[in-house]
Order: sequence, then structure tokens, then C-alpha cells
Amino acid sequence: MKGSGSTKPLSGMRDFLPADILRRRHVIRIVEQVYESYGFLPIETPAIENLSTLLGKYGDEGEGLLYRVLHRRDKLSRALESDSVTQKDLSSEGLRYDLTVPLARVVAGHRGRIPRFFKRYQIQPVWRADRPGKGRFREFFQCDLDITGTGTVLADVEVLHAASGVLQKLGFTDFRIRLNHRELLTSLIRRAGIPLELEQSALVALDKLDKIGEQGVLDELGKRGVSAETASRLLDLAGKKVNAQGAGVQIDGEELDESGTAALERIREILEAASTGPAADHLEVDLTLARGLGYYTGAIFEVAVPDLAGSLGGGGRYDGLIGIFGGESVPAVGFSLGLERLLVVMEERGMFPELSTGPDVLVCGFPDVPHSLLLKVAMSLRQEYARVELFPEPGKKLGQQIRYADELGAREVVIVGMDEISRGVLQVKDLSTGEQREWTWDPDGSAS
RNA sequence: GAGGGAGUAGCUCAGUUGGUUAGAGCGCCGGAUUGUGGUUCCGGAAGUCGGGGGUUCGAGUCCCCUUUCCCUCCCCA
Repeated sequence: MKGSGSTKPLSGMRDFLPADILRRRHVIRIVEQVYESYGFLPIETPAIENLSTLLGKYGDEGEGLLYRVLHRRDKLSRALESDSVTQKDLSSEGLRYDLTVPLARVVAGHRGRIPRFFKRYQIQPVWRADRPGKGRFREFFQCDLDITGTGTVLADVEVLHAASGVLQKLGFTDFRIRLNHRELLTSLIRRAGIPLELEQSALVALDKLDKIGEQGVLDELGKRGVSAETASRLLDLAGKKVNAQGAGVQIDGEELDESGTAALERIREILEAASTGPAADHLEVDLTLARGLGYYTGAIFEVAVPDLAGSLGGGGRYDGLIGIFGGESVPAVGFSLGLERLLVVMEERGMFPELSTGPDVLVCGFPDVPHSLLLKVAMSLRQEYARVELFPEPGKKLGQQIRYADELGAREVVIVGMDEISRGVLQVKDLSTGEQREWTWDPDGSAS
């Protein structure tokens, strides 16, 4: 467009106009309502965290996307004067990358001030220096919910139900929740004969299976230093059907080690416990689901719909994260819905109800009506209507004032003229029907 | 990080083999005998043709660089 581009927000960041805000609020309201119905309570945390809080939690890919905040004034000058400046010397703070790590810091730091079983939700922006795309931004809102302080299956399932409940209430019916377990993955990787130091790499490669295909994963594994034989063995294992029928979940014809068996049992328990409720018909075990974030230790989930490349949300159990901040280790499980992912799909599918930005009534006046009287009329109408707007230029022709009301999407206009005032009435016109009637009104009382 | 497409008025776009003051529709502002919208008619404002450089008598149009946006991948929310 215009050369400077200076009126546009930064790439990957957006201005929200009133119509945008209404849609965002519509979704946020439902998220809050559903989350609170499960007993989750809201918290908020600062945009900026210490780098020591953020680093080492997200894996290499994640850390590369971290926005770092430069030192200021003397501290910056001193750093720049040194001969060998490193990234560490220039910054010790960064914008939060997700809401889970700040939560872990809060739980570790406010021990005693929060309940033993802390159920919190948090709807705030996070920042990632990612390349923007469809449904993908550099500043975006996450709707997180977490339960800390317990490692039970019940907690896992409540989190899944609450997130699913939101999706259903918003009108989604076709979402799939893929379910897997980190320990099970580790077990499969061990069984395939892949060295433990390559585990993380192997997980990332395996996660891409449904996108780049089997050969793609084999190539990827090869590039990461996994031998062709073990790579195809892993693929073979991951391709095994998980049998979730009846009492036991089994992987066809495979013996698992102890932790793998336990993980499989956990999956079975989750499926069983979640067999009724919002998540029930949407869960499916997927041995190729890995998830990029480094802190997961147990069950992992990801929710998606067919018409969006990325996921609507994801989560899992992270029993080790809170302990990193000191003190005893605290088990935790959580889920995060991406607000703009929901919005993008809902927009495409036309899932929003009528959301009008217009006022209930616009007060129009003639030039000879004193300003104080116009203000008084608007004031008294606010007893009856939620949103009353006063046309700010009463000198304009009445036709233009009404046209403006129409453009705003106002339901009614109230016309204030001296003739009517002297008769103790107001003209009220319904803009959808064109019907006009009179209301009695006196300056000291109210309209009726 | 890989590949593809596009930048001309607020929006959607047209602009022929380079040729005088760059167009349309919608929107916006105003008017059609002085107090009533969504229709119609008339008038008006608005573009350094994304930015820079080059070729040419002459560039929106050709060449180079740059930048921004969009779509697939990758990754994630």
C-alpha cells in the first residue's frame, strides 16, 4: 500500500477494531464460562519474564523464537563497551513464550497462598518471533487451564473435558483429540534401538508422520543420525494399531518394557474415565503424536479440525516443570486453546451469532435544541437502554443523522425537537420497521 | 528455514506492443424549495501507480535491488 507502511502494525501483530473485539469477546466469554464451571479460577502474569525463567524449557526451536528485551542505559552501554559481547550480556529478560512456564513459576513461588490442588485458567497474549501465516501470529492469545498438585487420571480427564466443553459450546462438532504418552514414546524409541541422546530428535521427526509421510520421516531420521534400520523399526512400531477395546489397551503383538506398559495403562485409564462427557467421542490414540515443547512427561494431547493445518490447542502432563523452580516437585497437567485459531476457523465457517456494534438508540436533535437538553434526554434514556449514543453534531440535517444511525446499526433513533419538548414528548423511530411513535418525557422525570 | 503469487484511490480491481492532465465500481463528503434513513438523480474530494536505482525523448507498463502482504511446506496455539 502506502510507501512507508507506518500505519500498519508490526508483522504478525494486529489492531483489533470494535467488530473484531466483539468476536474475540464472544469466544473469551464462553471460554471463561466453561472453565469456571469446572472450578478453574483466573490468574494473570506479567508479559516480561526473566530469561532464566524462560530458557531451557521449550527446546531449541522454541528458544530461537523467544523475544528478548534489550538492557537499557548504563547496563547496555557497559555491555557494548566490552570486547566480546555475547547475547547474554545484552539481555536478561524476554517476552513470555507461553503461559505454562509462568504458571509453573507462580506455583513454585506462591506455595502456601494457593490451594493444594490449584485449578487456574489464564487468557493472555504470548509472543513468538515466528513467521506469520494463516492462524499464526507473533502476538496471540492462549486460553490455558491447568491443574497442579495432583497426578491423577481424574485431573488429566477434567482438563480434556473442559477444553472439549469449550469447543462444543462454541459449536465445534468435528474436532479430534489425539492422545499419546511421552513414556510410551520413549519406550518405543528404546525398543527400536535408537540411542537415548537421539530421543528428542526422533520424537520431532516422528511427529511429522501425518504431514510428510513415511519416507519423509525416514529421511528426517536419517538426517538426524538415526540408522536406516532402527528408523524403519521405529516407524513400524508407531504404525502398530493400538487396541483400545474392552478392558485393555494393547499394541498389536509387541512386548513393552515396564514404563511403556505403565504408560499404556495410563492411556487406557484416561479413555475409560473420559468415556462419557464432552471429550468422549473425540479422543483417539495416536502413537505418532510427540509435541514439540520439552517439558511434557506424561500424557500429551493435541486437538485439531480438518480445515486447519495447525492445531486448535494442545497440552499434556508436565510433572517435572514446577520443581525446576525450586522446592518440592509438583505434578501438573494442562491444556491450551489458541484463541485466534478458534477465531480463524469460526470466521471461515460462519459460526458467530449476530454481533452488532451499533447502539440501541441514537439521539438526534435539531439545531435549536439546547445542548443541555439533548444531554438530558440521552441521560434519561440510559435508564432504559444499555447503549445510548448522542449524535454529536445537531446542526446536521435530520436525514443525515438518521442515515448515520442506520450505518451504525442502531435499532432506534430518538428525535428531539422543540415542538415535541413543549408538548412533553419525544419521537421514537424504529429503524427496521420505520414505525414512529411518541413517548411522553419531561425534563425532570424520565421517558416512558 | 523452503517454494509460489501479488503490491495502482479508504475497499475490489482495470490500465492494450512503453506515448499527452492515471480510470471504473463500491465507499466517503455535499446537494435535489429550509424537521425524517436504507431507493434514485446531480456534484465533489481523494493516488509521488509499495520504495530506490537503471534503460529511454518519454516508464504504472521494460531491467536490477529492496520492502510488505497472501498461499503452500516446516513448526506450533
